[in-house]
Amino acid sequence: MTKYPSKGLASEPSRRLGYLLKHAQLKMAEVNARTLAPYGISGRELAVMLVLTGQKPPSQQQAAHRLGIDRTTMVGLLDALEDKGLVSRHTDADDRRRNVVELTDAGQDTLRRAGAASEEAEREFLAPLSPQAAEQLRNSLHAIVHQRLAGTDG
Amino acid sequence: MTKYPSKGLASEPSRRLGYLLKHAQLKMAEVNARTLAPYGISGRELAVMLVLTGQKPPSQQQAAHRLGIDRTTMVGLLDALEDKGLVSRHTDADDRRRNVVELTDAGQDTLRRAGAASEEAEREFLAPLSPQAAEQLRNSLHAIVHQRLAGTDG
DNA sequence: TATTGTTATACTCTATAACTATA
DNA sequence: TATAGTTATAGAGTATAACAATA
Repeated sequence: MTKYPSKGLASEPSRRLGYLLKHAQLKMAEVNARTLAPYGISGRELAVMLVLTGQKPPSQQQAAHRLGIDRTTMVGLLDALEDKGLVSRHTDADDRRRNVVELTDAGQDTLRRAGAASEEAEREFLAPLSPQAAEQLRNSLHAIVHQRLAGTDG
Repeated sequence: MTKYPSKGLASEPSRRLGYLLKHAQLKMAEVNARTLAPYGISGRELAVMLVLTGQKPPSQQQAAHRLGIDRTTMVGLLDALEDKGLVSRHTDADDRRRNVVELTDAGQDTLRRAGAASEEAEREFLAPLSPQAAEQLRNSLHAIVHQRLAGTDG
């Protein structure tokens, strides 16, 4: 009856971290999509809008960097948000290569309402966990995502 | 200085669960790919091989279901593993519609060595966490992945 | 020369529909 | 009729290369 090795290393496929992370992410995306549907935006678009709320509006490349996505991907995301009237692009007067991206008034309104809905989605996603476990999950993921990978120099 | 709302709901994009799960999963996939490269298989292929180690060899569809992937996706994965000589398919005598999938001897050997490498990858991935936090991360993800979604009836 | 935004292109992962052989 | 495996196809999501405008 050796179900799992005692050291936390899983031989059962459904206990492998790769499996767990992938399926947790799929579930989160699913809950997010369902919750955000009434506002006409995706989870990725909400994340982009969230990045535009700092004190000074970022360039497209800065926004892309903060989300860890490619600048070519950002173009398409902003195209969609601009078509919906939620963000606007203006050439930066100080560096005319750059586009400064800002939320429109409609964008700020949508962000407020969709942001609240997204927090509700996180609550639903975390429902099976105690508040302490939920907080530690967030902290652990944060620590892992921001770790510097061994074997990567640069 | 209200950096984060006190209830654990993140307004900072890099604290959102969607962001954290996506990037954690990317990092895990990256570590897995690097660690498994010497064995000539991907993380997904290792997961498939792991599923074939139960007492009775599953059909393709059963294997797909255990991994939460589509049966049409399983076809391609098994094609690749079969080309590498790591698995074999035989029609099930009891139900000739089914393919029974088994590891070859080479497959069992590769699984042993690549499985150990993958556990090492998990250790590297979990390095920033205490052993307790790592174990709780696994348990929390497991609880979330196996929760029944509210609002989904069936 | 280097950088920003853009476009075109390709590659991976996945899902859907339709086919075949079996039940 | 329903199911298992297969194939073809299409849709996301992403990355790379190349281009124009600007630094």
